[in-house]
Amino acid sequence: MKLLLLDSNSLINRAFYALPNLRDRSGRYTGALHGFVSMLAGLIKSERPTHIAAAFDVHQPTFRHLKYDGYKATRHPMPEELRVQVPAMKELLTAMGIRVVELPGYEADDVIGTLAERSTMPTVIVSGDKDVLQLVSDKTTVLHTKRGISDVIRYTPKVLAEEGLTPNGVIEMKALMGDHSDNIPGVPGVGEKTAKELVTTYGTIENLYAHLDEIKGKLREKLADGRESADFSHWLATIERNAPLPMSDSLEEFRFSEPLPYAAKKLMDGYDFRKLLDRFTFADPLASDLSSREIERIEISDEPSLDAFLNECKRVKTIAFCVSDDHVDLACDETRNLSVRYAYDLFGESLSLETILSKLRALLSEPDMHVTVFDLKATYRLLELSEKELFAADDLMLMAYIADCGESYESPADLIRRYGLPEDCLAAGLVALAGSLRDKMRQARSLEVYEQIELPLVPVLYDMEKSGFRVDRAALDELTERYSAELDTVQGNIYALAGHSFNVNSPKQLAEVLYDELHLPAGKKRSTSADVLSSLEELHPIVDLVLRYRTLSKLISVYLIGMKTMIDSKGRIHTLFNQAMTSTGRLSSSEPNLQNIPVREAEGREIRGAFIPSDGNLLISADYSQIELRLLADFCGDESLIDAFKRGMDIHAATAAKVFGVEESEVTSKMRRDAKAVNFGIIYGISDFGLSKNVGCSVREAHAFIEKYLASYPKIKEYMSASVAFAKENGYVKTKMGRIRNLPEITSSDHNIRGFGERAAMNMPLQGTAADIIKLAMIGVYNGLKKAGLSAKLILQVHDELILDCPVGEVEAAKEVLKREMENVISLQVPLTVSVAVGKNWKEAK
DNA sequence: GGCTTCACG
DNA sequence: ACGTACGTGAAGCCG
Repeated sequence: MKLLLLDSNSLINRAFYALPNLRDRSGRYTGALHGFVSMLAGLIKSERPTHIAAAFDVHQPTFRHLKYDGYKATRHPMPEELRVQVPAMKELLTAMGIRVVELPGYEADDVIGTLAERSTMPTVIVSGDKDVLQLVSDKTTVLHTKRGISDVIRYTPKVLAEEGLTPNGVIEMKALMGDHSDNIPGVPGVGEKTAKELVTTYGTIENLYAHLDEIKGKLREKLADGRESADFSHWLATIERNAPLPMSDSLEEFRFSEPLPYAAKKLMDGYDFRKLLDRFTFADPLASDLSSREIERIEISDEPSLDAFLNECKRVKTIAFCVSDDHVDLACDETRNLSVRYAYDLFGESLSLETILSKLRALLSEPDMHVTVFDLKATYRLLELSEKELFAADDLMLMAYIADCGESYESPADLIRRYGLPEDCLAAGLVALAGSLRDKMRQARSLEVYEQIELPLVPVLYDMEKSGFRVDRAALDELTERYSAELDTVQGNIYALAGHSFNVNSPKQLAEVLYDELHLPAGKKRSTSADVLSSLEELHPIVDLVLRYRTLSKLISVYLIGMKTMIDSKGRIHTLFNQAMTSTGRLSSSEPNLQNIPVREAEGREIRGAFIPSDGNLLISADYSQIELRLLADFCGDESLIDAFKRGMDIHAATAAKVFGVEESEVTSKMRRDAKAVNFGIIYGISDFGLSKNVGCSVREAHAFIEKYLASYPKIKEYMSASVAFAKENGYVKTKMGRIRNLPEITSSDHNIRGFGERAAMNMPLQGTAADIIKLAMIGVYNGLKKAGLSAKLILQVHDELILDCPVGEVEAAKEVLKREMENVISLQVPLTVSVAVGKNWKEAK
């Protein structure tokens, strides 16, 4: 929490004189605006305020002015070029969501003094005047803009003390020496030096005059003559801290956050701010444009009204709909929203959901209907459509996922809410958003990702989910029994070694046993994760047992027990593919997650033996070999990497040979292992720490290894730097197909967050392009199988791998379709190699 | 509901 | 000086 208080008049003055008299294309003066906003951008970035108030003077005769005729009267009149920019500045600040505060009869610094006094959070005052230094306290600091707009000093009580001043002393000084720019007269003949001496000695004006007799000579005369002026100046110089400013205690009306409202962008565009626009983030224009729309909301619960509306939809060939717990929302355009209640009605007037859905099914089978929904795949599921009944539609979930660069929306209500549309008009909202999101994608050049990848993928995924994966229940039971028996034994042995029983699954209790009771050396965080435990293996026999316990308990609870509960009456498991979830464009799988079935360890791999084909079928597995590394080779254009892939070499061995400078025949298994780790690290956006943790060497060694690797592959280094530079410049990265991921982290001042952004900038184009490629391959395989008249079915995707449930007699033909469709999705400088395997269960098909 | 751990690419 | 591999989902513990 931090409050930023802007002494706006003083800042806009500074900005005006610091910058040339800029004008926008329509001739309006914009120099001061530009300078002020630029300064503000810097302040927002460096101070990270949560609240901002912009205080302005109100120029009208006031009590304070009347009391002293000369005050302000002799001040330089504000140049016309600047004067016109003041109201414009207020308008712009307001548009930016920053409260403009002014109080008739008070100066901006009185407003600031009052706000600072009442503030309950750390407060930073920004001003070009030094008056406000009197407000410095432990809570309040002052940023004084010295010259121009970027040169600032931060005044804290300590800094003030180093200049021999106290906050109150600032007032006393001014009372004596005056301030010409503020028309404070002071005591004639007393300058800065004298004033400082006097304040240091006497503290206050009052005390000074009480001891006037101690002062000798001319100075005493000047002081005596100037007494009235000194008192008056003191009063003038004192900033009011209790002005009658209406405000809440919480200061919530000053809450500030980015993104800025779109209106601010429009204004800045109008002033021809160019570079400056990049220093802010702005809310989506759609939110502002759409929220003002008028929608006619019709609520019904009877069949004739529904029929009439559906007939209208049929006539205009357009319908949007979404189904929630007790309503179905329907729209035939973006201005009319019909909401049908389907909850049971005691008077028998109500419609059942089934009735509504069957009417919808009939309408959707009409030719040339233009349909809009949220989550098309779930809609197919809800309507229980067969492959032949699938209709084409715009899917707002997918449109928003692509248009908003990887943003995921949970429900139509979530989408509508985040775009600021009326939440009780969901269907009309979807229609309104569809056009705008399409435009947005077109502008971002990502429309093809939606139209050519995500949308055609929907029927493919629907079919895969519906087909499901057959599972051998008995095989799961057998493994459960085997692992449970061993788990019991292991648990008993752990208790024996610990001397008592405890919950091994509780990291807290386990840490107590290992680090307190058995006195194993603990790192800083007393972690019990597998990599930490592995390093303690030698020290106590309990460690191995704990690791074994973990393995077994994971396999049993997640993959055996958990999986068994998901089997349907036909012995099949139907995962859900989430298509609009990941930031890179990958799919995710849940309920159950079939993308993380064990494979790396022999023990866990046994579980894959329980995943089997339909009767009379075999499983075919096809996976891309090193797809991300191949993409890296293509993107960076490194000849040796491209050459190695072209010649079909063992890429990790080839890397090892190049990095270690040996013949490939001389590459040891350790060298290959290390090279493989770095190859992976490169794809993830390498760090020496991460690599050292992964391969178990020192950070220093990892660092040296990375240097050596990048020296061997200068083009990889160049490409990675270019990726990060692109992200910094544009705030996003993209795949070859145009899928975008925003990376606001890339400009963070927190090196942690920024580091994350940089690694993501290196990884996303690779991981995301691979995701795009396999999605295209899935569409190709799905259609290719159909075209070839095969009944083999795609049943699973695991990021770089596709699984088919295939009749024995079709295996050869299906393999051909798989290989052809997968390898020819895209033409790169390197081949996209696919390896295919067949088996009578998933373990064998590898 | 957040945290830790661990399964996968 | 600081704390880091990229992307996921599920289960169990604990406040």
